[in-house]
Amino acid sequence: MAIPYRFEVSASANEVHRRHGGLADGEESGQGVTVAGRLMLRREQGKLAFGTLRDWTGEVQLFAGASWTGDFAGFTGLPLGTWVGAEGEVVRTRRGELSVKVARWQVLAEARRGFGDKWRGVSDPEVRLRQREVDLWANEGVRGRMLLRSRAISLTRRWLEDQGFVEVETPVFHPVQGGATAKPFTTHHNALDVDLFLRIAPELYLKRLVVGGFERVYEIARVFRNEGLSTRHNPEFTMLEAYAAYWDYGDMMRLTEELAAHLATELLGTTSLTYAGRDLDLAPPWRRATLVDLVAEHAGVEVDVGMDIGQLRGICDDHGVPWKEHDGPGKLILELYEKTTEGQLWGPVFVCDYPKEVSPLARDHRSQPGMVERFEGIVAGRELCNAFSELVDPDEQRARFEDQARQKAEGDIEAMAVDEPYLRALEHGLPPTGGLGIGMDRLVMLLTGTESIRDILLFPTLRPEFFGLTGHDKAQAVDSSSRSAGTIAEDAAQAADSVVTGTVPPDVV
RNA sequence: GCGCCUCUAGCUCAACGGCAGAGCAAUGGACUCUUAAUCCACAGGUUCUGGGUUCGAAUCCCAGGGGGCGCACCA
Repeated sequence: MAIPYRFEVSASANEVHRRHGGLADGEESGQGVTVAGRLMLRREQGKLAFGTLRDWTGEVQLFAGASWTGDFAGFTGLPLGTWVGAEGEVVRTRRGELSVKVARWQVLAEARRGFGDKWRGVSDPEVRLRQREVDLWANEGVRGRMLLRSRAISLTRRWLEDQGFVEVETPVFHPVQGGATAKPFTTHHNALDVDLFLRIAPELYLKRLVVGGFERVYEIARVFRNEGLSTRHNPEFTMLEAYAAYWDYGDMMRLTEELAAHLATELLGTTSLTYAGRDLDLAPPWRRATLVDLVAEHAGVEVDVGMDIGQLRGICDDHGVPWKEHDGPGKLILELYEKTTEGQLWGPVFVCDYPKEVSPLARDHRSQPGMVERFEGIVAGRELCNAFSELVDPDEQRARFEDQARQKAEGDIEAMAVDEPYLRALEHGLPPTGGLGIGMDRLVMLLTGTESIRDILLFPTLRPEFFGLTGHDKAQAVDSSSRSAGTIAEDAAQAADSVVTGTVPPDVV
Protein backbone atom coordinates (compact mmCIF):
# COMPACT_ATOMS: atom_id res chain seq x y z
CA MET A 1 0.00 0.00 0.00
CA ALA A 2 1.49 3.26 -1.12
CA ILE A 3 1.79 6.06 1.39
CA PRO A 4 1.31 9.41 -0.35
CA TYR A 5 3.82 12.23 -0.12
CA ARG A 6 1.15 14.76 0.72
CA PHE A 7 -2.54 14.85 1.44
CA GLU A 8 -4.84 17.76 0.87
CA VAL A 9 -7.00 18.36 3.96
CA SER A 10 -10.00 20.62 3.43
CA ALA A 11 -11.31 20.69 6.98
CA SER A 12 -10.21 19.87 10.49
CA ALA A 13 -12.51 17.88 12.74
CA ASN A 14 -13.40 21.04 14.56
CA GLU A 15 -14.16 22.85 11.30
CA VAL A 16 -16.48 20.06 10.18
CA HIS A 17 -18.45 20.50 13.39
CA ARG A 18 -18.43 24.29 13.09
CA ARG A 19 -19.60 24.35 9.48
CA HIS A 20 -22.15 21.56 9.68
CA GLY A 21 -23.28 21.56 13.26
CA GLY A 22 -26.77 22.57 12.13
CA LEU A 23 -27.51 19.38 10.20
CA ALA A 24 -30.55 17.50 11.44
CA ASP A 25 -30.44 13.80 12.29
CA GLY A 26 -30.29 11.84 9.05
CA GLU A 27 -29.69 14.98 6.97
CA GLU A 28 -27.03 15.14 4.25
CA SER A 29 -25.16 18.38 3.59
CA GLY A 30 -24.39 17.81 -0.07
CA GLN A 31 -20.88 19.08 0.62
CA GLY A 32 -17.73 17.02 0.42
CA VAL A 33 -14.68 17.35 2.63
CA THR A 34 -11.35 15.65 3.07
CA VAL A 35 -10.24 15.04 6.62
CA ALA A 36 -7.21 13.37 8.16
CA GLY A 37 -6.16 12.06 11.52
CA ARG A 38 -5.79 8.90 13.53
CA LEU A 39 -8.44 6.21 13.63
CA MET A 40 -8.98 5.91 17.38
CA LEU A 41 -12.08 3.72 17.58
CA ARG A 42 -13.94 1.48 15.15
CA ARG A 43 -17.46 0.08 15.31
CA GLU A 44 -18.48 -2.46 12.71
CA GLN A 45 -22.05 -3.25 11.90
CA GLY A 46 -22.13 -5.76 9.05
CA LYS A 47 -22.02 -3.79 5.83
CA LEU A 48 -21.60 -0.54 7.74
CA ALA A 49 -18.64 0.64 9.78
CA PHE A 50 -18.13 3.67 11.98
CA GLY A 51 -14.75 5.05 12.91
CA THR A 52 -13.69 7.84 15.25
CA LEU A 53 -11.11 10.00 13.53
CA ARG A 54 -9.11 12.31 15.74
CA ASP A 55 -6.92 15.23 14.74
CA TRP A 56 -5.50 17.94 16.94
CA THR A 57 -8.67 19.96 16.85
CA GLY A 58 -11.05 17.21 17.92
CA GLU A 59 -12.85 14.20 16.58
CA VAL A 60 -15.22 13.46 13.74
CA GLN A 61 -16.90 10.19 12.85
CA LEU A 62 -16.10 8.34 9.65
CA PHE A 63 -19.16 6.57 8.27
CA ALA A 64 -18.33 3.79 5.83
CA GLY A 65 -20.62 1.39 4.04
CA ALA A 66 -20.06 -1.51 1.65
CA SER A 67 -22.26 0.16 -0.96
CA TRP A 68 -20.50 3.55 -1.10
CA THR A 69 -17.00 3.18 0.34
CA GLY A 70 -14.05 2.13 -1.78
CA ASP A 71 -12.28 -0.93 -0.38
CA PHE A 72 -14.80 -1.32 2.42
CA ALA A 73 -13.21 -4.55 3.59
CA GLY A 74 -9.87 -2.82 3.89
CA PHE A 75 -11.43 -0.03 5.91
CA THR A 76 -12.93 -2.43 8.42
CA GLY A 77 -9.56 -4.09 8.84
CA LEU A 78 -7.64 -0.96 9.79
CA PRO A 79 -5.80 -1.32 13.08
CA LEU A 80 -6.65 1.30 15.67
CA GLY A 81 -4.17 4.13 15.61
CA THR A 82 -3.77 4.18 11.82
CA TRP A 83 -3.41 7.62 10.26
CA VAL A 84 -6.19 7.90 7.71
CA GLY A 85 -7.12 10.49 5.11
CA ALA A 86 -10.75 10.30 4.02
CA GLU A 87 -12.95 12.05 1.51
CA GLY A 88 -16.73 12.17 1.47
CA GLU A 89 -19.91 14.07 2.13
CA VAL A 90 -20.66 15.54 5.52
CA VAL A 91 -23.82 13.97 6.91
CA ARG A 92 -25.46 13.48 10.25
CA THR A 93 -26.39 9.86 10.90
CA ARG A 94 -29.87 8.82 11.91
CA ARG A 95 -28.55 8.38 15.40
CA GLY A 96 -27.33 11.96 15.42
CA GLU A 97 -23.56 11.77 14.94
CA LEU A 98 -21.99 14.26 12.54
CA SER A 99 -19.93 12.18 10.11
CA VAL A 100 -17.92 12.10 6.94
CA LYS A 101 -19.60 9.53 4.69
CA VAL A 102 -16.44 7.98 3.34
CA ALA A 103 -16.27 7.61 -0.44
CA ARG A 104 -12.49 7.23 -0.68
CA TRP A 105 -9.85 6.81 1.97
CA GLN A 106 -6.17 6.05 2.23
CA VAL A 107 -3.67 5.13 4.88
CA LEU A 108 -1.33 8.03 5.70
CA ALA A 109 0.73 6.03 8.18
CA GLU A 110 0.52 2.50 9.49
CA ALA A 111 0.35 2.04 13.23
CA ARG A 112 2.54 -0.99 13.82
CA ARG A 113 2.24 -0.48 17.53
CA GLY A 114 -1.10 -0.13 19.28
CA PHE A 115 -2.06 2.39 21.90
CA GLY A 116 -3.02 -0.08 24.64
CA ASP A 117 -6.34 0.05 26.41
CA LYS A 118 -8.64 2.23 24.33
CA TRP A 119 -10.73 3.27 27.32
CA ARG A 120 -8.37 3.47 30.25
CA GLY A 121 -5.32 4.79 28.46
CA VAL A 122 -1.84 4.22 29.79
CA SER A 123 -0.87 4.93 33.36
CA ASP A 124 2.68 3.58 33.46
CA PRO A 125 4.84 6.67 34.06
CA GLU A 126 7.69 5.05 32.17
CA VAL A 127 5.66 5.00 28.99
CA ARG A 128 3.89 8.29 29.57
CA LEU A 129 7.10 10.26 30.09
CA ARG A 130 9.55 8.41 27.87
CA GLN A 131 7.12 7.96 25.01
CA ARG A 132 5.24 11.22 25.19
CA GLU A 133 4.05 10.71 21.62
CA VAL A 134 2.09 7.74 22.95
CA ASP A 135 0.83 9.58 26.02
CA LEU A 136 -0.47 12.39 23.82
CA TRP A 137 -2.80 10.00 22.04
CA ALA A 138 -3.54 7.56 24.81
CA ASN A 139 -4.45 9.80 27.69
CA GLU A 140 -7.19 12.35 27.86
CA GLY A 141 -6.22 15.93 28.37
CA VAL A 142 -2.48 15.58 27.82
CA ARG A 143 -2.39 17.27 24.46
CA GLY A 144 -4.74 20.04 25.54
CA ARG A 145 -2.55 20.72 28.56
CA MET A 146 0.59 20.90 26.46
CA LEU A 147 -1.11 23.18 23.96
CA LEU A 148 -2.23 25.41 26.82
CA ARG A 149 1.36 25.79 27.86
CA SER A 150 2.29 26.82 24.36
CA ARG A 151 -0.48 29.39 24.29
CA ALA A 152 0.52 30.74 27.70
CA ILE A 153 4.05 31.40 26.47
CA SER A 154 2.73 32.97 23.30
CA LEU A 155 0.29 35.20 25.19
CA THR A 156 3.04 36.23 27.57
CA ARG A 157 5.15 37.46 24.66
CA ARG A 158 2.30 39.38 23.11
CA TRP A 159 1.28 40.93 26.40
CA LEU A 160 4.78 42.05 27.35
CA GLU A 161 5.30 43.50 23.90
CA ASP A 162 2.06 45.43 24.30
CA GLN A 163 3.60 46.88 27.48
CA GLY A 164 6.61 48.03 25.50
CA PHE A 165 9.00 45.19 26.36
CA VAL A 166 11.46 43.83 23.80
CA GLU A 167 12.45 40.17 23.68
CA VAL A 168 16.14 39.32 23.52
CA GLU A 169 18.31 36.22 23.62
CA THR A 170 21.33 36.18 25.87
CA PRO A 171 24.03 33.52 26.18
CA VAL A 172 23.33 30.10 27.64
CA PHE A 173 27.07 29.60 28.21
CA HIS A 174 28.27 31.76 31.10
CA PRO A 175 31.94 32.15 31.97
CA VAL A 176 30.95 33.30 35.46
CA GLN A 177 28.29 31.76 37.68
CA GLY A 178 25.77 34.40 38.66
CA GLY A 179 22.30 35.85 38.69
CA ALA A 180 20.99 33.38 41.23
CA THR A 181 22.22 31.07 43.94
CA ALA A 182 22.16 27.54 42.53
CA LYS A 183 24.43 24.70 41.51
CA PRO A 184 25.39 25.01 37.85
CA PHE A 185 26.14 22.46 35.17
CA THR A 186 29.62 22.88 33.78
CA THR A 187 31.01 22.22 30.36
CA HIS A 188 34.11 23.02 28.35
CA HIS A 189 34.75 24.80 25.09
CA ASN A 190 37.69 23.21 23.33
CA ALA A 191 38.74 25.95 20.91
CA LEU A 192 38.83 28.59 23.63
CA ASP A 193 39.96 26.02 26.19
CA VAL A 194 37.70 27.49 28.84
CA ASP A 195 35.26 25.99 31.29
CA LEU A 196 31.76 27.35 30.97
CA PHE A 197 28.61 27.18 33.05
CA LEU A 198 25.17 26.60 31.65
CA ARG A 199 23.20 29.60 32.84
CA ILE A 200 21.29 29.42 36.11
CA ALA A 201 19.63 32.77 35.32
CA PRO A 202 19.90 35.36 32.52
CA GLU A 203 19.75 38.23 35.00
CA LEU A 204 23.14 39.88 34.68
CA TYR A 205 23.16 39.97 30.87
CA LEU A 206 19.68 41.45 30.81
CA LYS A 207 20.66 44.23 33.20
CA ARG A 208 23.70 44.95 31.01
CA LEU A 209 21.21 45.50 28.21
CA VAL A 210 19.37 48.04 30.35
CA VAL A 211 22.73 49.79 30.80
CA GLY A 212 22.95 49.66 27.01
CA GLY A 213 19.62 51.41 26.64
CA PHE A 214 17.15 48.55 26.30
CA GLU A 215 14.71 50.22 28.68
CA ARG A 216 12.21 47.37 28.81
CA VAL A 217 13.63 43.99 28.03
CA TYR A 218 12.68 40.39 28.64
CA GLU A 219 13.81 36.88 27.90
CA ILE A 220 11.96 33.58 28.14
CA ALA A 221 15.02 31.66 29.13
CA ARG A 222 15.66 27.96 29.50
CA VAL A 223 17.88 27.79 32.56
CA PHE A 224 19.76 24.87 34.07
CA ARG A 225 20.33 23.97 37.70
CA ASN A 226 22.23 20.91 38.79
CA GLU A 227 19.87 19.97 41.57
CA GLY A 228 17.38 17.31 42.48
CA LEU A 229 14.25 16.34 40.60
CA SER A 230 10.85 16.51 42.19
CA THR A 231 7.24 17.17 41.33
CA ARG A 232 8.20 20.85 41.35
CA HIS A 233 11.75 20.74 39.98
CA ASN A 234 13.29 19.83 36.65
CA PRO A 235 17.00 20.42 35.97
CA GLU A 236 16.12 22.54 32.96
CA PHE A 237 13.18 24.86 33.25
CA THR A 238 11.78 28.02 31.76
CA MET A 239 12.15 31.35 33.45
CA LEU A 240 10.70 34.63 32.31
CA GLU A 241 12.89 37.54 33.31
CA ALA A 242 11.84 41.12 32.64
CA TYR A 243 13.58 44.40 33.43
CA ALA A 244 12.19 47.90 33.19
CA ALA A 245 14.19 51.08 33.58
CA TYR A 246 12.76 53.69 35.96
CA TRP A 247 10.59 51.07 37.71
CA ASP A 248 10.89 49.77 41.26
CA TYR A 249 9.70 46.54 42.83
CA GLY A 250 6.23 47.95 43.38
CA ASP A 251 5.85 48.31 39.62
CA MET A 252 7.04 44.75 39.23
CA MET A 253 4.33 43.53 41.60
CA ARG A 254 1.73 45.11 39.36
CA LEU A 255 3.32 43.60 36.26
CA THR A 256 3.32 40.16 37.86
CA GLU A 257 -0.27 40.11 39.06
CA GLU A 258 -1.56 41.62 35.83
CA LEU A 259 0.28 39.08 33.69
CA ALA A 260 -0.97 36.15 35.76
CA ALA A 261 -4.54 37.45 35.69
CA HIS A 262 -4.32 38.14 31.95
CA LEU A 263 -3.18 34.60 31.18
CA ALA A 264 -5.86 33.06 33.38
CA THR A 265 -8.57 35.19 31.80
CA GLU A 266 -7.44 34.50 28.24
CA LEU A 267 -6.87 30.79 28.69
CA LEU A 268 -9.51 29.84 31.23
CA GLY A 269 -11.98 32.70 31.04
CA THR A 270 -11.62 33.48 34.73
CA THR A 271 -9.09 34.27 37.43
CA SER A 272 -10.89 31.99 39.88
CA LEU A 273 -9.11 28.66 39.81
CA THR A 274 -9.19 25.47 41.77
CA TYR A 275 -5.78 24.09 42.59
CA ALA A 276 -5.04 20.97 44.64
CA GLY A 277 -8.66 21.00 45.72
CA ARG A 278 -8.56 24.56 47.03
CA ASP A 279 -9.86 27.82 45.64
CA LEU A 280 -7.33 30.25 44.25
CA ASP A 281 -8.08 33.67 42.81
CA LEU A 282 -5.40 35.38 40.76
CA ALA A 283 -7.32 38.65 40.36
CA PRO A 284 -5.27 41.74 41.22
CA PRO A 285 -4.41 43.22 43.56
CA TRP A 286 -2.62 40.42 45.37
CA ARG A 287 -2.00 40.78 49.06
CA ARG A 288 1.23 42.56 49.98
CA ALA A 289 2.84 41.73 53.31
CA THR A 290 6.36 41.96 54.63
CA LEU A 291 8.35 38.84 55.29
CA VAL A 292 8.78 39.64 58.97
CA ASP A 293 5.08 40.34 59.42
CA LEU A 294 4.23 37.00 57.82
CA VAL A 295 6.68 35.23 60.10
CA ALA A 296 4.99 36.90 63.05
CA GLU A 297 1.63 35.81 61.68
CA HIS A 298 2.53 32.16 61.10
CA ALA A 299 5.32 31.44 63.55
CA GLY A 300 4.11 33.80 66.24
CA VAL A 301 7.48 35.43 66.69
CA GLU A 302 8.81 38.92 66.02
CA VAL A 303 12.16 38.94 64.25
CA ASP A 304 14.42 41.67 62.95
CA VAL A 305 17.78 41.70 61.20
CA GLY A 306 19.05 43.96 63.98
CA MET A 307 18.49 41.28 66.61
CA ASP A 308 21.31 39.57 68.46
CA ILE A 309 22.50 36.44 66.64
CA GLY A 310 22.24 34.34 69.76
CA GLN A 311 18.64 35.36 70.24
CA LEU A 312 17.80 34.49 66.63
CA ARG A 313 19.47 31.10 66.98
CA GLY A 314 17.35 30.48 70.02
CA ILE A 315 14.21 31.32 68.08
CA CYS A 316 15.27 28.92 65.33
CA ASP A 317 15.84 26.21 67.91
CA ASP A 318 12.38 26.87 69.35
CA HIS A 319 10.86 26.26 65.91
CA GLY A 320 13.01 23.26 65.02
CA VAL A 321 14.85 25.20 62.32
CA PRO A 322 18.47 24.07 61.96
CA TRP A 323 21.16 26.74 61.57
CA LYS A 324 24.84 26.82 60.77
CA GLU A 325 27.65 28.61 62.54
CA HIS A 326 28.36 31.02 59.70
CA ASP A 327 24.68 31.94 59.12
CA GLY A 328 24.10 35.62 59.79
CA PRO A 329 20.89 37.15 61.15
CA GLY A 330 19.43 37.60 57.67
CA LYS A 331 20.02 33.97 56.74
CA LEU A 332 18.43 32.80 59.99
CA ILE A 333 15.35 34.92 59.38
CA LEU A 334 15.04 33.57 55.83
CA GLU A 335 15.39 29.99 57.10
CA LEU A 336 12.75 30.65 59.73
CA TYR A 337 10.41 32.06 57.07
CA GLU A 338 10.98 29.17 54.66
CA LYS A 339 10.50 26.46 57.26
CA THR A 340 7.56 27.89 59.16
CA THR A 341 5.71 30.25 56.87
CA GLU A 342 6.22 29.86 53.12
CA GLY A 343 4.45 26.53 52.78
CA GLN A 344 1.48 27.87 54.74
CA LEU A 345 0.91 30.77 52.37
CA TRP A 346 -1.83 29.86 49.93
CA GLY A 347 -1.82 33.27 48.39
CA PRO A 348 -1.45 34.74 46.04
CA VAL A 349 0.67 37.01 48.20
CA PHE A 350 3.70 39.18 47.60
CA VAL A 351 6.18 38.55 50.39
CA CYS A 352 8.08 41.81 50.60
CA ASP A 353 11.41 43.02 51.92
CA TYR A 354 14.13 40.41 52.39
CA PRO A 355 17.35 40.59 54.41
CA LYS A 356 20.21 42.12 52.44
CA GLU A 357 22.48 39.26 53.47
CA VAL A 358 20.57 36.77 51.28
CA SER A 359 19.90 39.10 48.34
CA PRO A 360 23.15 40.01 46.61
CA LEU A 361 21.55 41.69 43.58
CA ALA A 362 18.76 43.70 45.20
CA ARG A 363 18.91 47.35 46.21
CA ASP A 364 18.96 48.52 49.83
CA HIS A 365 15.50 49.19 51.16
CA ARG A 366 14.68 52.90 51.04
CA SER A 367 13.66 52.92 54.73
CA GLN A 368 14.46 49.57 56.38
CA PRO A 369 18.15 49.19 57.30
CA GLY A 370 19.62 45.75 56.66
CA MET A 371 16.82 44.92 54.25
CA VAL A 372 16.43 45.11 50.48
CA GLU A 373 13.55 45.91 48.18
CA ARG A 374 12.76 42.40 47.05
CA PHE A 375 9.61 40.35 46.86
CA GLU A 376 8.63 36.81 46.08
CA GLY A 377 5.16 35.98 44.82
CA ILE A 378 3.88 32.94 46.69
CA VAL A 379 1.02 30.94 45.25
CA ALA A 380 -0.17 27.62 46.61
CA GLY A 381 2.69 27.53 49.09
CA ARG A 382 5.35 27.85 46.41
CA GLU A 383 7.55 30.55 45.04
CA LEU A 384 6.20 31.70 41.72
CA CYS A 385 8.47 34.67 41.18
CA ASN A 386 11.31 36.68 42.63
CA ALA A 387 11.85 40.35 41.95
CA PHE A 388 13.64 43.44 43.17
CA SER A 389 14.40 47.04 42.84
CA GLU A 390 17.74 46.29 41.21
CA LEU A 391 20.98 47.15 42.90
CA VAL A 392 22.49 49.87 40.72
CA ASP A 393 25.52 51.01 42.75
CA PRO A 394 28.73 49.41 41.41
CA ASP A 395 30.66 49.80 44.67
CA GLU A 396 27.88 48.24 46.69
CA GLN A 397 27.54 45.46 44.09
CA ARG A 398 31.25 44.74 44.29
CA ALA A 399 31.03 44.46 48.06
CA ARG A 400 28.07 42.05 47.76
CA PHE A 401 29.91 39.94 45.15
CA GLU A 402 32.98 39.78 47.37
CA ASP A 403 30.84 38.62 50.23
CA GLN A 404 29.42 35.91 47.91
CA ALA A 405 32.93 34.95 46.82
CA ARG A 406 33.90 34.56 50.47
CA GLN A 407 31.01 32.19 50.99
CA LYS A 408 32.04 30.29 47.88
CA ALA A 409 35.56 30.01 49.23
CA GLU A 410 34.09 28.62 52.42
CA GLY A 411 32.50 25.83 50.43
CA ASP A 412 29.12 27.18 49.34
CA ILE A 413 28.97 25.93 45.76
CA GLU A 414 25.80 27.88 45.13
CA ALA A 415 27.32 31.24 45.94
CA MET A 416 27.99 33.70 43.14
CA ALA A 417 31.39 34.72 41.85
CA VAL A 418 32.62 38.27 41.25
CA ASP A 419 31.41 39.17 37.77
CA GLU A 420 33.84 41.86 36.59
CA PRO A 421 32.19 42.52 33.22
CA TYR A 422 28.94 43.10 35.05
CA LEU A 423 30.57 45.50 37.51
CA ARG A 424 32.18 47.36 34.63
CA ALA A 425 28.72 47.69 33.05
CA LEU A 426 27.29 49.09 36.27
CA GLU A 427 30.05 51.70 36.24
CA HIS A 428 28.58 52.96 32.98
CA GLY A 429 25.36 53.59 34.85
CA LEU A 430 22.29 51.43 35.45
CA PRO A 431 19.26 53.67 35.97
CA PRO A 432 16.70 52.80 38.63
CA THR A 433 15.40 49.45 37.40
CA GLY A 434 12.78 46.93 38.41
CA GLY A 435 13.56 43.28 37.67
CA LEU A 436 11.40 40.18 37.76
CA GLY A 437 11.83 36.45 37.33
CA ILE A 438 8.82 34.15 36.97
CA GLY A 439 8.95 30.36 36.91
CA MET A 440 6.83 29.79 33.82
CA ASP A 441 6.51 26.06 34.45
CA ARG A 442 4.95 26.70 37.83
CA LEU A 443 2.66 29.33 36.40
CA VAL A 444 1.48 26.83 33.79
CA MET A 445 1.00 24.25 36.55
CA LEU A 446 -1.38 26.66 38.26
CA LEU A 447 -3.24 27.35 35.04
CA THR A 448 -3.59 23.66 34.18
CA GLY A 449 -4.28 22.48 37.71
CA THR A 450 -1.39 20.01 37.59
CA GLU A 451 0.68 19.19 40.63
CA SER A 452 3.72 17.71 38.92
CA ILE A 453 6.03 19.75 36.74
CA ARG A 454 6.43 16.70 34.51
CA ASP A 455 2.81 17.03 33.49
CA ILE A 456 3.51 20.31 31.73
CA LEU A 457 6.94 19.48 30.30
CA LEU A 458 6.76 17.57 27.03
CA PHE A 459 10.00 15.76 27.70
CA PRO A 460 11.00 16.01 31.36
CA THR A 461 14.48 14.99 32.41
CA LEU A 462 14.69 11.25 33.08
CA ARG A 463 17.36 8.69 33.65
CA PRO A 464 18.54 7.78 30.12
CA GLU A 465 17.25 4.59 28.60
CA PHE A 466 19.75 1.78 28.22
CA PHE A 467 19.86 0.06 24.82
CA GLY A 468 16.27 1.15 24.43
CA LEU A 469 15.43 -0.78 27.57
CA THR A 470 13.87 0.45 30.74
CA GLY A 471 12.91 -0.99 34.08
CA HIS A 472 13.16 -4.69 34.59
CA ASP A 473 14.10 -5.27 30.95
CA LYS A 474 17.30 -3.39 31.61
CA ALA A 475 17.94 -5.36 34.75
CA GLN A 476 17.49 -8.55 32.81
CA ALA A 477 19.76 -7.44 30.01
CA VAL A 478 22.49 -6.48 32.45
CA ASP A 479 21.99 -9.69 34.37
CA SER A 480 22.39 -11.83 31.27
CA SER A 481 26.02 -10.96 30.88
CA SER A 482 26.68 -14.30 29.20
CA ARG A 483 24.53 -13.32 26.26
CA SER A 484 25.96 -11.82 23.13
CA ALA A 485 25.54 -8.16 22.42
CA GLY A 486 23.36 -9.07 19.46
CA THR A 487 20.94 -10.87 21.72
CA ILE A 488 20.69 -7.89 23.98
CA ALA A 489 20.02 -5.67 21.03
CA GLU A 490 17.23 -7.99 19.92
CA ASP A 491 15.74 -7.96 23.37
CA ALA A 492 15.89 -4.20 23.25
CA ALA A 493 13.84 -4.18 20.09
CA GLN A 494 11.26 -6.40 21.70
CA ALA A 495 11.17 -4.50 24.94
CA ALA A 496 10.60 -1.32 23.02
CA ASP A 497 7.45 -2.97 21.80
CA SER A 498 5.54 -2.01 24.89
CA VAL A 499 2.78 0.07 23.52
CA VAL A 500 -0.12 1.94 24.71
CA THR A 501 -3.40 3.81 24.53
CA GLY A 502 -6.91 4.81 25.18
CA THR A 503 -9.77 6.84 24.20
CA VAL A 504 -9.93 10.43 24.38
CA PRO A 505 -12.74 12.83 24.09
CA PRO A 506 -11.89 15.70 21.82
CA ASP A 507 -9.46 17.95 23.52
CA VAL A 508 -10.28 20.96 21.48
CA VAL A 509 -8.57 23.93 22.95
C1' G B 1 21.59 10.53 49.69
C1' C B 2 17.48 8.64 53.55
C1' G B 3 12.34 6.67 54.31
C1' C B 4 7.71 4.51 52.50
C1' C B 5 5.08 2.17 48.44
C1' U B 6 5.23 -0.59 43.95
C1' C B 7 6.64 -4.31 39.71
C1' U B 8 1.48 -10.29 37.09
C1' A B 9 -0.51 -11.05 29.17
C1' G B 10 0.70 -5.58 24.29
C1' C B 11 -2.57 -2.04 27.79
C1' U B 12 -5.59 -1.60 32.49
C1' C B 13 -6.00 -4.70 36.50
C1' A B 14 -7.57 -9.49 39.59
C1' A B 15 -5.77 -13.68 42.24
C1' C B 16 -2.68 -12.43 48.67
C1' G B 17 0.35 -19.76 50.91
C1' G B 18 -3.07 -24.37 47.21
C1' C B 19 -4.53 -25.45 39.05
C1' A B 20 -2.21 -17.59 36.98
C1' G B 21 -7.47 -14.98 35.48
C1' A B 22 -10.73 -10.88 33.42
C1' G B 23 -11.73 -6.52 30.29
C1' C B 24 -9.55 -3.98 26.24
C1' A B 25 -6.04 -4.61 22.09
C1' A B 26 -4.58 -8.51 18.47
C1' U B 27 -6.42 -12.88 15.35
C1' G B 28 -10.87 -15.62 12.83
C1' G B 29 -16.20 -15.16 12.19
C1' A B 30 -21.65 -12.83 12.50
C1' C B 31 -24.31 -8.28 12.10
C1' U B 32 -27.08 -1.92 7.19
C1' C B 33 -27.09 3.55 12.28
C1' U B 34 -22.82 2.42 15.77
C1' U B 35 -20.87 5.78 20.05
C1' A B 36 -15.80 2.10 25.12
C1' A B 37 -21.06 -1.01 19.68
C1' U B 38 -22.62 -6.09 20.52
C1' C B 39 -22.19 -11.49 19.98
C1' C B 40 -19.29 -16.15 18.95
C1' A B 41 -14.45 -18.36 18.55
C1' C B 42 -9.15 -18.40 19.09
C1' A B 43 -4.57 -17.00 20.98
C1' G B 44 -1.62 -14.73 24.45
C1' G B 45 2.87 -15.64 30.75
C1' U B 46 10.69 -16.69 33.00
C1' U B 47 4.23 -13.21 37.80
C1' C B 48 11.36 -7.79 37.32
C1' U B 49 16.07 -10.84 38.62
C1' G B 50 18.75 -14.06 42.04
C1' G B 51 18.61 -16.66 46.55
C1' G B 52 15.85 -18.54 50.91
C1' U B 53 11.49 -20.56 53.97
C1' U B 54 7.65 -24.32 52.81
C1' C B 55 4.79 -30.54 50.95
C1' G B 56 3.58 -26.28 47.89
C1' A B 57 5.52 -19.20 46.54
C1' A B 58 2.87 -14.27 41.99
C1' U B 59 1.78 -14.29 47.36
C1' C B 60 6.20 -14.84 53.06
C1' C B 61 11.78 -13.52 54.00
C1' C B 62 16.75 -11.60 52.14
C1' A B 63 19.69 -9.19 48.29
C1' G B 64 19.78 -6.62 43.65
C1' G B 65 17.30 -3.76 39.63
C1' G B 66 13.32 -0.43 37.63
C1' G B 67 9.50 3.01 38.82
C1' G B 68 6.46 6.28 42.09
C1' C B 69 5.79 9.36 46.39
C1' G B 70 7.79 11.93 50.67
C1' C B 71 12.16 14.32 53.11
C1' A B 72 16.60 17.19 52.05
C1' C B 73 18.50 20.98 48.10
C1' C B 74 16.06 24.38 45.06
C1' A B 75 12.43 27.90 41.26
